Amino acid sequence: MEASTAPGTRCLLDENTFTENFMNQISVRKTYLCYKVEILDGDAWVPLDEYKGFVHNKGANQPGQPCHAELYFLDRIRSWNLDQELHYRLTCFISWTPCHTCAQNLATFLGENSHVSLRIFASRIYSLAGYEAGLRTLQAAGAQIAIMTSKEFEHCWETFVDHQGRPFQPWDELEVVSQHLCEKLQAILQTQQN
DNA sequence: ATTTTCAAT
Repeated sequence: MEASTAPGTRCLLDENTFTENFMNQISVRKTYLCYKVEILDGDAWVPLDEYKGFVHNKGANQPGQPCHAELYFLDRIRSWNLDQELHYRLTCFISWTPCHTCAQNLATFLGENSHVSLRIFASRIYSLAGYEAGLRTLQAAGAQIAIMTSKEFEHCWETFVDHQGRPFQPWDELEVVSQHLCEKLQAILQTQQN
């Protein structure tokens, strides 16, 4: 379980963990965040596979302070000490969109690190307590925020899952739910003020 | 058309 993020282990999710957490038509009380890093070389983005991996939140049912996945992600980014003279693009695939507080923290990070761009693809929209304003703040800080479509789910499967050679198998309603969430997110991000 | 969701009614 926790060994999945221990040093020295391969940074791949098992199939069930991926599917259980990223299925977009159900609600799950935990969050997984897969990330990858690319560096700008001329006009091309070159993958830095050594910075590929995933984190998940620590819930209130576990020892110690609860912590959202995004904060672990920020910890990892800071630990890399990315060269400020270069430009990086971080892409994360997260099972819930960031909450209000995490969105603010990510926005602050982007404001302080102009050599880093952030793209977020989310499976579901976390919609509690100020989430809309949080997402707008994050977008205003330069992040691209989008909903995962079958393209992103398949990419995640290929990139972050220990799939043993098996192809990604979309679940029922994946496209319908994704489309609906895309529209909902667009409505949130296009709203002015607040 | 879509709300209970980074757990604990």
